[in-house]
Amino acid sequence: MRSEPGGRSRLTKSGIVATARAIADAEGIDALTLRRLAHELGTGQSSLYRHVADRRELLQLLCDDLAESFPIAPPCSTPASWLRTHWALTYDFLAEHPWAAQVIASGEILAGGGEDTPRRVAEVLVAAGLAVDDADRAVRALWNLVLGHLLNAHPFGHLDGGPPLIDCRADYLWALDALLSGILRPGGAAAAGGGGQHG
Amino acid sequence: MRSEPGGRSRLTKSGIVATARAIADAEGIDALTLRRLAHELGTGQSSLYRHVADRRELLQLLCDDLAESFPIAPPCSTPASWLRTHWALTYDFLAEHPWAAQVIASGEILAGGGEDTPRRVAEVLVAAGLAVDDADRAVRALWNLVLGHLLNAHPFGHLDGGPPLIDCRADYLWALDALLSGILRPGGAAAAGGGGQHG
DNA sequence: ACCTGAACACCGTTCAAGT
DNA sequence: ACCTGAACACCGTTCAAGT
Repeated sequence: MRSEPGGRSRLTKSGIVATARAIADAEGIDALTLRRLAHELGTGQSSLYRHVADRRELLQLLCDDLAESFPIAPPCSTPASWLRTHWALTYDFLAEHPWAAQVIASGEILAGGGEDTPRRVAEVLVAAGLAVDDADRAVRALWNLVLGHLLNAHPFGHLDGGPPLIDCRADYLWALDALLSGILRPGGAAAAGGGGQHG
Repeated sequence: MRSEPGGRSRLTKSGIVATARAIADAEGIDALTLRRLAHELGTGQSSLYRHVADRRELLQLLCDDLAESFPIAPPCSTPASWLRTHWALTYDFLAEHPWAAQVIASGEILAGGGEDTPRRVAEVLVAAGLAVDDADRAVRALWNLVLGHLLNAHPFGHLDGGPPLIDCRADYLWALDALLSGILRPGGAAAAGGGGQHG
């Protein structure tokens, strides 16, 4: 892990990102300091700036790296069941890397889970009968629902006191079913508005 | 703003929170440092610790303070239209205080928009025919959808390049309609699952 | 060309000392 | 009892200097 056979320098971008990801996965995003990262790589903290512009770029690289290993559900009998399985997989995957949602939420990084995955989801939605614009909107809605559930894992909850914490995953799956039901509903989501004057 | 008439000391908890909120509203959560806050209050930074345990508690107080002024929609003809109007109001309110969603997402604070507002929403959902458990789940789903849309305001977007940024509010309203449609659907959201084996 | 230690301007937090 | 300045242990980032 200390030297790449092909490269001429010990320190490489991919090596930095791999070590950074290991720290973030194991101890959270706050533990990922440039000093800590440099120490883990056996180098000085200022050496990192030869390969990465600043901390923001490091986080961006970290998110891009994670996006490449995003899960994608295998083919399924119906669009509805594929979508449910796929977004359950997405939740489970992101739940194992809690720093990702936090980094996205910090606002300085642009998100989206790579390129291929959201496109594939949009294709399934179009195949299910949605207009292309609505399919894109639905992808963003599903993505934001996951993010919200991951980030707000203990809403209305008791951090110290109450023992019966909410089952976050079951909560998310319930919401996912509701959202998918609304998205795939005949006539589309736009037909469901209560006629509120907010627009 | 510097001295409370009734109190004997210049520095009060509510004064600290008010000034902190002003800074966060105007310049974002990162600008809200204890040094800056103390300077704004005309005092030393260590004096704040007499009234607030640490930065975490300050953020908690800030969220509690905001929760008290959460909007609540006026009575409406149908539950569906009330829910849509109410959650559009909630989005607009939180969009004016972007630090709130970020603080919640940071994970150290427990959220939920006070006590009264979520209870009122749950009541409307029960009146619309949901079981009490499902009503609570629906409140959390709606809340997390707002959070996700606020935090991930530029998904799949171009931070520097592309000019045609997504209309985040319209995006949210589309997702809100879809989710409400799924929640209020006859039979409930649980009936909509695609039969996926993920449980 | 690549790396390094020391330094700079910040943080949150603590503490002995003031009134 | 309440407040204060100085200090501590951290950050991200820069820069002159090494090889």
